[in-house]
Amino acid sequence: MEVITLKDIAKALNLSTSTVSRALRDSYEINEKTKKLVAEYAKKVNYRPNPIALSLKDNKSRAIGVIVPEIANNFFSQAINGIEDEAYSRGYHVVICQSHESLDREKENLRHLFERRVDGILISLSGKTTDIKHILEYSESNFAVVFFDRVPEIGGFHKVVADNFSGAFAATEYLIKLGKKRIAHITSPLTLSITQERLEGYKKALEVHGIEIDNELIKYCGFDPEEAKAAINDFINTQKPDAFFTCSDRLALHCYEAFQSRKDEMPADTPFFGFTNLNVSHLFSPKLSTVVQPAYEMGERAAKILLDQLESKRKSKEFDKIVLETYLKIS
Amino acid sequence: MEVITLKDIAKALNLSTSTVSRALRDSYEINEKTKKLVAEYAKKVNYRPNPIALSLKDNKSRAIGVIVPEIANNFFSQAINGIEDEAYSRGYHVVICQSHESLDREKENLRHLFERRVDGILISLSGKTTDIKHILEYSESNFAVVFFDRVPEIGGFHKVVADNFSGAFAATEYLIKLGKKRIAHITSPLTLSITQERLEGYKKALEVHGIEIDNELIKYCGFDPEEAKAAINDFINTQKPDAFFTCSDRLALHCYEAFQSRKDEMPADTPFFGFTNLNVSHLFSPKLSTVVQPAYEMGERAAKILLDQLESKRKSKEFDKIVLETYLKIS
DNA sequence: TTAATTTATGCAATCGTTTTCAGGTTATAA
DNA sequence: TTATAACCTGAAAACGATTGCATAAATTAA
Repeated sequence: MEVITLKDIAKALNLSTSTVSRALRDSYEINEKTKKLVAEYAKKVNYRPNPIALSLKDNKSRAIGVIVPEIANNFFSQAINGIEDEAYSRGYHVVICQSHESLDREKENLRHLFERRVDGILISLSGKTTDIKHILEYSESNFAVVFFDRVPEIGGFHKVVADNFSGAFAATEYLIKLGKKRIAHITSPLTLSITQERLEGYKKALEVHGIEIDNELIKYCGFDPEEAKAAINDFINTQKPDAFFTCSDRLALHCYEAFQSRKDEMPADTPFFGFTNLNVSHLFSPKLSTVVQPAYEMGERAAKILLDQLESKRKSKEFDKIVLETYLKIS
Repeated sequence: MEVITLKDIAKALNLSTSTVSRALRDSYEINEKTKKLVAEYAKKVNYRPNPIALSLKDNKSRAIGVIVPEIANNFFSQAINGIEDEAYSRGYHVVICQSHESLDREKENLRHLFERRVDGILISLSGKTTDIKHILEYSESNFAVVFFDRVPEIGGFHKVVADNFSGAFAATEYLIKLGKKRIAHITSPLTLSITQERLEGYKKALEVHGIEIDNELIKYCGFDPEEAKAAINDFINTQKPDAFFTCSDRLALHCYEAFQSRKDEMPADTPFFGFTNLNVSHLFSPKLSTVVQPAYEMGERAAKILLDQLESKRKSKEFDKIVLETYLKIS
């Protein structure tokens, strides 16, 4: 694959690079005949402008960055698919980075993307991220940022999230309608906004149905599998809930695993609910029902907002917060 | 985040950009005092060389590209983790692309990576890719390519693969030792090298154990879920195998799903084996055992080979084919 | 004292593109 | 014939970094 530059074309046609450049961009200053000549030759030698030279010149790249905690997670890989489809259809490329739930990695990703002059980024915060100083540094200098899923509390940004409250409410209500009254709630640290919203949904459902909230039935877990296991074991040993509702995508599987390994100690019809996009939950036994987030759509919408912002001349001073509905996948 | 250039530093210190550049790269031509001055100032203003300018100049980027069919697949996301760890530890970045099993997308990814001047690529071929003309075009012009997992038959490239033959052999033998004699084999199209190798492993195990090969028990499937379903249904309706062995990662789940939905028509102890890195197979019921490929290591090794090649001055004319062992995960 | 050498620095070209400015033709109007 | 558009085209600067070459100053040798 030989790389052809403007200069090569210019030399071959006995024109200057400026003329060639203008001809290819269909400038009104160039004679139609010249334009045609250039266009044909460029096509023949398969000329493609060097995107690196363009980036250097324009300080942009027609690429957007994505930072997610982990691609080995159905929710995020589906979201990425949504992002890619939207971006590619509009002529943008997508650069994917993983923070692996580490703040340092998140910072590094951010720096990398910024230096490579991506035109903006989509980010779902790492589990260790408690403030977004590191992001503000960049966003101040004309660097568009859209948050999705795990978003900061702070205003002044576009955000796309799931309706965590309603999702948790619906799942809890479903369990209540099955006749369950002691529903265990295992969730992530309270620092995450999603934790709080889901917790509220859970509580509200209990309240609406006249069930008293029992704080002994609520446990907060970090991302360590052992913690998840311990939480489930503890529940089974002491509180004996009649249903489980895990509210962290990352922990759902670990909790479920612990639950499954002790299923013989529980009534056979003990339902287990997760808040996860795991796409094989229906194959599990005992059943794993889930609150599903519209991951693909979330990515697509977030990308759309980012690209609209990039392509609009004046920066809007209004910031959207799009809330997408979840749905229950009952297994 | 203000962007500082060499010129800014030069202006601030009343030096020329060349002096600053040389000072930062610790050139012997520069006075120690000047070096120190420059280094300190650069640190203070948090100077970082513009990677785009460097790419333009050097025609490289200290980044490598990865093309995989799909990141929403445990095997590939684990492989990517291996690739990233190796690459980042050596100061390279990783650009991830998905071909979505489409040859056109694969070509587009390739072009994009080439134009963005990645120093080399790691690729696992799309299911639609039957020849690698499109890759040869690039690899001829000093563009390093390493294949992993789904590799072409053609020589002249570094490759990292799993020992598909042994994996299939071991799985089949395991089933035979359970007393199974009519083992159904559902696999991908024969055009893929992995299909053939796995098929051979299956056949060899039967042969070694004196079981005649029954071609009625072997079915080839494309990537369409319906095909998988039809294959399983057909087996259950007519051949009534006493065990199943799916040999395509992509199809394993669809086949398993069809199998599960009709499990009541089969003896309860009918084993189902897959050739997949699905990390939740042990949670399924009926059991799903799997042949597991060392995905992380495969990515790591492939990246190592690529980077070694990039960093060695003279190109070696020898090409490695690394074969990694698989193992059985019995559920 | 002068020439040669060392040391430290700057100029300018380069990578590929776009774009401003300026220049050169040709045609039209006065 | 001359002034004035109208129309094409090219030279050069810019983006940020590196580097071969030139040069100035300081030191050493003759």
